[in-house]
Amino acid sequence: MSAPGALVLVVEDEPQMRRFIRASLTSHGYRIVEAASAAEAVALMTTQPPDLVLLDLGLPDGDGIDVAKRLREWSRVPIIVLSARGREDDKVAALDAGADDYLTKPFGVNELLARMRVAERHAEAAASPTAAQALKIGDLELDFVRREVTRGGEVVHLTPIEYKLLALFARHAGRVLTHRQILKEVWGPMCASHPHYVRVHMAELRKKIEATPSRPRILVTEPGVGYRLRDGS
Amino acid sequence: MSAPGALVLVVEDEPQMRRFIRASLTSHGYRIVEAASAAEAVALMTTQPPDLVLLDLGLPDGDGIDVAKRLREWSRVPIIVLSARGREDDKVAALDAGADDYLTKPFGVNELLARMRVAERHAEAAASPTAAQALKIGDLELDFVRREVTRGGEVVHLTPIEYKLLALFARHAGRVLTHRQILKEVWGPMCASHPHYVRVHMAELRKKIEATPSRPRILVTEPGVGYRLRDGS
DNA sequence: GCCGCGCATCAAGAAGACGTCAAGATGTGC
DNA sequence: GCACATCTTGACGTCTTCTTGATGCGCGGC
Repeated sequence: MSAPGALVLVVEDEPQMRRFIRASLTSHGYRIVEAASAAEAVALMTTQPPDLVLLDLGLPDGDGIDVAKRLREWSRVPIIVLSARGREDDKVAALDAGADDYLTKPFGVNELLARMRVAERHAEAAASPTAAQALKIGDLELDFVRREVTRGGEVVHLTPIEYKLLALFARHAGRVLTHRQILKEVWGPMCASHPHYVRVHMAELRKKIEATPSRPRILVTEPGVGYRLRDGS
Repeated sequence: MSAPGALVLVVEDEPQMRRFIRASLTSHGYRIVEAASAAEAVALMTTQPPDLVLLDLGLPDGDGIDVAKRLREWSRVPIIVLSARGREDDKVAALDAGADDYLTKPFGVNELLARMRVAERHAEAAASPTAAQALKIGDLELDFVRREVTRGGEVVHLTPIEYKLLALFARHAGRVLTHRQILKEVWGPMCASHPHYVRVHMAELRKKIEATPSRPRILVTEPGVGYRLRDGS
C-alpha cells in the first residue's frame, strides 16, 4: 500500500497478540521481525534495523518504556506503543520517553495501520540518516549499543545523567546545544530552567573524559549559549 | 527554539471547550490563536502561521477533515485532531487526510500536552535538515546549524552579541540595516536608542572577520543610515 | 580655520555566566 | 535498616562579556 516492504519490529511477549499483529501486517505488505523481550528487542534493533517499531509495554525482562529510551539514545526509528495500560500517566511517560504514538488495547487494525502510515510519513519527512551506533573522538570511544564509553581502551564509568549528556552531544556532534535544549533532552521537558544542573554535571563529565578538565578539548563551552562537542574536523 | 512559547491554533466551535484548552495551554507557556470555523481557521493559518494546530472535527461550516486536507496542500504544520467521534473510520480518515494524531474527547490535559510535545519533536526533526544553511563571503564561512564561523578554515570565536549581529546581516545580505533595526533585532525592542552599542560591537566584529578592520570590506558603514553586509556581487 | 556631528577605538568597571567544591537529599540494592 | 552511589542545591572564586565613558579622527558647514 503506502510503503511496500517496510520492516517492522514487533516487541510483544504474548504469542497470541504477536500472531494477530503478524497476520494483520503481513497481509498489508509489511515485513516483520519479532522480539519477545526487551533484550531481544535491543539486539534485533542493531542486527536488523527496522523502519518502525511496535512496542508492548509489559515485557518479562523490563519495562517497554526503558526499551524506548534506549532506542532513542541512538535511533530515531518511529515507535508506536501498544499497551493494555490506559492510564494517562502511562501514556505521558511513554510519549515523553520517545514514543511517537500510543494505542490502548484493544485497538482496531485499521487504526493501527493508519497510525503506522502517519509514522512512516514522519520518518520520510525527517529523512534522518543518523543511525550511527558508535563514535570516536581522539582516544575516546562511544558504543551506543553496549552503552559503554572507553578512553584509551579503559572503560569509563558514567552515571546515568552523565551518559545521557554525552550521548546527546554525540548525536549532535559539532553543533552547539543551548542550555534549554540540554535540559529538555536530559531532564525532561518540564524542568527547563535550571542551568546549574548542566554546569555541575558537565564538570563531572569532563573530569572523566577530558585529559585536562580545566581546559576542555572535547566538550567546549560556548559562553552565553551552551556547549558543543568538538568532533574531528 | 522555543524561547517564546510555541504558537498554537485552536480550531473549535464550542466556547466552553475553547476556554478549557486556552486555560490549559497558556498556563504551560503556549501562545494561542483561536478559530471557531473552518473558514476562520484557514484564514488564520496564513495571517498567523502557527507552530501547531489543534483541530476539532465538528465545525459549523464544514468538516474538520477538509480543513486538514486544505492545510496539507501547502503546510506541514503538525495537526492534532480533537474529536468526540470515536469511530475507527473517523480516525483513519483524519489520519490519512494529513492529521498527525487523533484524540477522542474526553481526553486528559496531560495526554494532550504530551502528544503536543511529540508533534513539536517531529516538527523540529523535519525542519533541521532543511535549515542546513550556510553562507560564504570571500574566505569567510557561516554555518548556522553548527553556529560556527570560519575564516580561511580557522574557527573564529564570536560572543553571543557578535554572532547575533553577523547572523542578522547575513539574513539581509546586501541590504542596508538602520541602527534602529539592528538594535531592535539584537537587543530587543526596548533599547532602541543606544546607537553606541552597535558601534562598539561592530568594531569588535570587524576585528575578528575583516582582513583590515580599519578598512572594512564585508561589513561596510552607510554614513547617517546604518550598516550593510556586502555579499559577492 | 573653527566647530559640530557621526563614527571608530580603547579601556575600565559592572554584570553576569561559568567552574568548582561540598554538604544534604534522594534513591537503590542488599 | 544500612551502605553505597548519585543527584540536587547552595556558596564562592574566576573568567568572559557587556556596558559605559573618554578620546581621536574625518568630513562638511559656516
